[in-house]
Amino acid sequence: MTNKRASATRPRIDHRTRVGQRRRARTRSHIIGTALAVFAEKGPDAPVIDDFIRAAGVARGTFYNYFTSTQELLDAVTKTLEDSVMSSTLAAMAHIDDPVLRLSTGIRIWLRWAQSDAIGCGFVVRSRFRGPLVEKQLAADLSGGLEAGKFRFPSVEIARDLLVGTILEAMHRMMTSEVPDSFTDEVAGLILQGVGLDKRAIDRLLARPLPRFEQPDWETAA
Amino acid sequence: MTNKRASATRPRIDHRTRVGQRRRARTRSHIIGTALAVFAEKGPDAPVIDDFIRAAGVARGTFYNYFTSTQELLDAVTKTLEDSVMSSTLAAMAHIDDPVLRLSTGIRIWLRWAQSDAIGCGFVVRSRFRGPLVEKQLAADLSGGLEAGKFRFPSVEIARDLLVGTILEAMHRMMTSEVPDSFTDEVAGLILQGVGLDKRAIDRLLARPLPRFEQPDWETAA
Amino acid sequence: MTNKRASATRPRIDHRTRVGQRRRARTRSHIIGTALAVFAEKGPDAPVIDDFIRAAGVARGTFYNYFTSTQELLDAVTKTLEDSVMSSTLAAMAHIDDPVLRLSTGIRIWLRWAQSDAIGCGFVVRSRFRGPLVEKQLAADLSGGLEAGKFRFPSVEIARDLLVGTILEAMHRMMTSEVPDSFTDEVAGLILQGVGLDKRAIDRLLARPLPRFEQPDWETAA
Amino acid sequence: MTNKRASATRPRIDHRTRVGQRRRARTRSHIIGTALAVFAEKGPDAPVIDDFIRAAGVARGTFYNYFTSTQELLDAVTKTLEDSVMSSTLAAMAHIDDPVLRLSTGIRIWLRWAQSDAIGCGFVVRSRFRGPLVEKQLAADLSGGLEAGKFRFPSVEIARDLLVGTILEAMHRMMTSEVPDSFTDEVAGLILQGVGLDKRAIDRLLARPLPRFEQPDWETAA
DNA sequence: AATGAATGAGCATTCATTCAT
DNA sequence: CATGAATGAATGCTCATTCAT
Repeated sequence: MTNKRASATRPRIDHRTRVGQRRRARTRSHIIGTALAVFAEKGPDAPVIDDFIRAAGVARGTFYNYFTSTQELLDAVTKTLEDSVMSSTLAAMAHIDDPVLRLSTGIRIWLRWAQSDAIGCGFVVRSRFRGPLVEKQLAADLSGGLEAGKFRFPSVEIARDLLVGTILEAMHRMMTSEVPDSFTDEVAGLILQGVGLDKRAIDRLLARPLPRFEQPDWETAA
Repeated sequence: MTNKRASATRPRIDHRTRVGQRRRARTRSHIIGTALAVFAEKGPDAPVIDDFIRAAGVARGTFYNYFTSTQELLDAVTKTLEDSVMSSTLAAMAHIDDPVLRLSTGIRIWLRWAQSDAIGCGFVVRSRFRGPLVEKQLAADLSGGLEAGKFRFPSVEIARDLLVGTILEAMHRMMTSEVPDSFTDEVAGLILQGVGLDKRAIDRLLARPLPRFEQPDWETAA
Repeated sequence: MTNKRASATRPRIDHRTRVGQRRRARTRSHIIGTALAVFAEKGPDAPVIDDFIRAAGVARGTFYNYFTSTQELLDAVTKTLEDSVMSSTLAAMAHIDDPVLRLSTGIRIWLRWAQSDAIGCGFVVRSRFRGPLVEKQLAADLSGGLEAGKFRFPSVEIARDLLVGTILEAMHRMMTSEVPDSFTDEVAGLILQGVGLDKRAIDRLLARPLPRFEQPDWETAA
Repeated sequence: MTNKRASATRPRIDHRTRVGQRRRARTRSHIIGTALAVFAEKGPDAPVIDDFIRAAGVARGTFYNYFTSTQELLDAVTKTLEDSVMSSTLAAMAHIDDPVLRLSTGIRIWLRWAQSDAIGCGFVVRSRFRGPLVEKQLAADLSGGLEAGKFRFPSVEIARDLLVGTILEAMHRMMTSEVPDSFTDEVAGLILQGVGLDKRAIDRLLARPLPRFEQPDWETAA
């Protein structure tokens, strides 16, 4: 009873305190979310523990309650990002079966996402992010289109190198200079030309509307 | 006899100065040459001063007689590599005027060089090397081919992203896994398809013999 | 013969070279002279070998041909300065017998010298210079004046502390801020009051003209 | 009762441990306190980080948790010393209004303090300590006495130079040689003579008993 | 859980000194 | 003698990690 009264009289706890408590409850997610921006800005090697704890607003020791090294944090961030973006992308493409359309749509979604999410884009470019889920999807759709006779390339690996390499360079360009709105679809079109589509097929693909894609909020998404 | 007299009276620049300068130049080149392998192995950020002085076999202080930071060394290595590879490449292509053939030849030489020089290849991949000389050549040949109606792409920048991105991914692949001898020309072919050449043109280009390319010796080339 | 011819063909050696050779002939003096300015600027501890060889325009090794440590150089500079200033001062006072007038004259000469020689003044202030010759003169004149009943102080040591301490602080002030021309004699007057002279005696002493004092050229004086 | 028992059983942490922990909580003060002795022994330039951490018994990193350079530490020590000595001195003179008596008392207290605190004295002498608080007090009392017609000197600055310079030389003497007990008052007397007091006034001032002065403990005072 | 002071190994940098020319 | 490249011990500084509260 006494305790109850005490807690009844205690609403001295102000708003920030409550927010803080809620945040603490998801400390791990919070560290990952804020770490993404740190990696995006400085690359995968440069940042030090101090950068992460300052970004997250936690104490040094807290960091070690969740991660034993920055590499482990990098892995967690990478996994979070891939899970998040890929699940959104796959959801958006769930009903598409044609591998050519899947590939075209995937490339376009990815590039639009990169254009709209500077932090995520920075992370991918600077960390040389290569997610197994993404790679698997790519290989499947490239194989599918090749077997269907739509593509022309000597091997899936080389086609993948062209696709991934071009996208990474394009993302790098988007990070460092202003590009027109048409940029992302122009890049997608050139990649499709690279894997062997002709002009007419490319135009038709790029004319298709893009499914809606949900932007993740990195501060809380982890 | 005449020579003897001349050498007796001439030492305006005295002997010590000349010897000193020669030795100095050799040490600097030596550090740069051995540093290339270090950067190739560990990337541009990871290596510490100790790695470089151990590789070069010089004392700590000697390093600082020539470079004030690892960044300065990285810049020197980058410049040396670009100067060296580009001057060899340009020499090999001196007599070629057709921009399409120049581009095709340049891509193929570069990839063959990467295949045969693991150290240089590692450095380029890990350091995100982008030399202004290379970029300038690329832009010129891409523009030339576009204006000649041979290529099809929306802008030189995007074509350059496809070309450079694909090459970097391919180099990365060559570093990490075994590839068949045909790999380099297959990559070159896909890039040419990407910038809009048709199959016949590509086959004709790849059938051309490559000019001889002189391999630089990094230990002394700087 | 050969020698003759050689020297006959040699007038290619230009003016700077000849000056250089002459300078080299007195390298030790030259190092000491230029080191004075270095010590004056940075104090006795801060400067490094590099500061001295850069100031003197000689090679590292040359320094070690003459001095084995910066302490040795500091000692040499100190001795040079004391020899130079004291011999000038003593020469200027050679014909004065009265210890009170000697002291008054010595103080005034010293302060005027400090005012006109920023480098020497800086050295004395920053190096805590205490030359045995100076100290001996001081003690003699203070004793003499005390025994003659002209001064009033409890011990020669304390009087010396007042005199030296005041002069050093005054020199420090001259180095860091602008002072009127009357400053040096006002300081001298206050010191004389401190050792027990009355106003009339002080006024009479300060009215005396100062003997001429020869300014040393530190670049060559050593 | 339960509480009482709990607290009774808890001091498994023994006394020395608790004392150590309390000391850690005041690490900064501890470093400053022990640094004073280091500066006193070696002067302001010579000591290296190692000297300070050895003196304080802390790790290298701990030093940098509090100070980013030895200069910053020197500043902190200087401020601590001035605050401490000046606040003690001012407290001891709080009830004195006459500027002449204030000056006389301040000089005598300072010299006695220097005589009894070898570490503090060494620091002041070697660091060329000049605290703004001290300077302000001095200027005020010198002005006051001059305006009251008790002193005779051409400017407050010159009188200050005589006073401070003499005290520093006297402190230097006390550090390097044995002096009689009468030394400090003899120095004070000569300074008072220097600023223009006559023998009778000086004798009267020096006959006054000195207020009690509390000696700071440098290991904890910061 | 969360905290952050303390730690010390690791890496960066300086500078007195040597020595071949 | 003069030179200045080379040396490496001394020193400065950072930052991942621990641990008592």
